[in-house]
Amino acid sequence: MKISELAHQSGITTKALRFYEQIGVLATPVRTSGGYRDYDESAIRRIAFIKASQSIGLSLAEVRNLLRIREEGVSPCPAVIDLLDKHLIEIGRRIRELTRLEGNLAELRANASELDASDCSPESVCHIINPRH
Amino acid sequence: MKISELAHQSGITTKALRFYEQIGVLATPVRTSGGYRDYDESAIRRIAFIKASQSIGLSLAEVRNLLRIREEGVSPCPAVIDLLDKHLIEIGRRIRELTRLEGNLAELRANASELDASDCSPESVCHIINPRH
DNA sequence: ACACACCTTCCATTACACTGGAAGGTCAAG
DNA sequence: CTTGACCTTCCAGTGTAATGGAAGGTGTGT
Repeated sequence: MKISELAHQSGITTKALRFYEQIGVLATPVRTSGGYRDYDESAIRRIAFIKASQSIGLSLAEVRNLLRIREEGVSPCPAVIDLLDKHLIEIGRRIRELTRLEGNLAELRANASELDASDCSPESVCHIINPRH
Repeated sequence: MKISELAHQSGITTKALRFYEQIGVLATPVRTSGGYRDYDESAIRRIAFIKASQSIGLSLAEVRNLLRIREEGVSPCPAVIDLLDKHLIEIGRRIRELTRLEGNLAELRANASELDASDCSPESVCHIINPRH
């Protein structure tokens, strides 16, 4: 299977496939006599894993680490559980941060409706954002 | 006021101050005879605005746009209200996305506790992330 | 022989907000 | 006169996940 066929089957561009190979999340395939990449079915399964990993928020660097563990003949499951736990904590943190930000923005927005743009002094640039001047 | 004093008073590194000047969110100050930047009080107020803008999630590019409007002698308030509304929509979208992701991760994490790492086949890389293989 | 689709490598670029470091100038104290 | 602290400019790099394009090779059909 040449690269454009793999691209077609997996929904990943040929550019991205070469990039995945370059950063080490997709194995270097055998080459035809002309130097073309020649993929087999395992590439499709690998891409399924990459996509599944990305869909749960893993970076390609994290994917590469998991693949390294698997290559050592060990199950990456404990590492995956570790990643899941870390990501859950991080996502919780980000949701709380965004929620706080949302509250701040909503408050500024509510205030803004009651402020008069003609009262806004140049030295504060804008009194909605930068109130005390 | 030389750059390191402004840095000290504002809590922004000298590197960042020069960078702010370069991208046009901090005015080019006058120079001493030796070529040193010589800031006045307005720089401190400007940095307060930059910090306030960043704290509500505005990018420096957005800050620069607001400053441009202000420089034209117009109040940037309508543009700010527009930005607030856009950011509120975007933040809501991101919170929903993260919440969905959090649910997916939590589900995988719960399943993971019931899976046996020794059942994990190499071709799926990891059955927690990539179940059907 | 030539067109055309496809492939190869390599380098640059995107957005974001800086940071690091090199090479050299300025200024006050000792 | 030199040391040391500070300043200057300019270039490069960080992390993320690719994308765009140039220059050139391969393979198939006519």
